Amino acid sequence: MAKKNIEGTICAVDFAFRRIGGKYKGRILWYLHQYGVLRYGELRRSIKDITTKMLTQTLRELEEDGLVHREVFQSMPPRVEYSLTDSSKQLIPFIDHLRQWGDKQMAKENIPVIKSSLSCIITEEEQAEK
Amino acid sequence: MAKKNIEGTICAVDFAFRRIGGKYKGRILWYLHQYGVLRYGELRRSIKDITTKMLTQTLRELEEDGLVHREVFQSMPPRVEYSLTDSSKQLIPFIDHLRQWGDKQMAKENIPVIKSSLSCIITEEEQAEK
DNA sequence: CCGCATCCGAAGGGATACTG
DNA sequence: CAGTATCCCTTCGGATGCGG
Repeated sequence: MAKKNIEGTICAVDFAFRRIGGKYKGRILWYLHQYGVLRYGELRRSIKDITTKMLTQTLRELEEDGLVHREVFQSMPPRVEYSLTDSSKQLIPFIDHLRQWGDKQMAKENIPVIKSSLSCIITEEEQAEK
Repeated sequence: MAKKNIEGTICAVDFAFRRIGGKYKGRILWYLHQYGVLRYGELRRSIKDITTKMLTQTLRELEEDGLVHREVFQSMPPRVEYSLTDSSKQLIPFIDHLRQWGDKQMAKENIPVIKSSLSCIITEEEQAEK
């Protein structure tokens, strides 16, 4: 006895994982944290193998859930900037610790380790050099 | 200059999310933390709508990744117990943090809130009462 | 009690081409 | 630059039935 189960309600752990789960959400939030503000194209280059379809779709979901802020600048060419919200900023410590745990695990298992936690990011200038 | 990108390597954030992502992994780890040790059937009843296929499959993945310990007792009827490993125990504080964030969000958005963080668990006795 | 095997539908995600 | 639109394939996950 003691513990009671409630029909149809959602567990908070489950709820949270649904919000930030998915293939790219963690990285997007982390990169936005690292840089404060990123444009659409910057995000696309950062997450090397993402397609525009998935990037747009994922950003829309994050926006709907109040995890990213989207700001459009009506100029030519157009410019759209993404940043974290107060809500998602509270998730950063969690993601950071998770990242550290990942680093340790990758070292233990001899998975080719990246040089720094920021190495996923590729800058526009570097991209241009190609 | 500055940030360097390495071809083909995995970002630690991405790595970690792949390990504990998926529909049920977060809840399984959390429940195992709450109870220390759970049998197969107890886990199945705790995660109300999981099928045996998904439960077995998810537990195997967690075991392969060193996140759960599986112990078989050769008796009649058989008995199999699951528990956390040292590696996964290190994740608990962060899952707990994530859970608290989830609780707050659910309150803000008026999503029917569960009574306690343990309410996902249904005991064997309760199940038997049906 | 603790699974495994099979079938099947739903959803996630990639490639490519195109637009304001 | 910042997306849309379409097609298609793969993976995830549910339902059911059987087995040691």
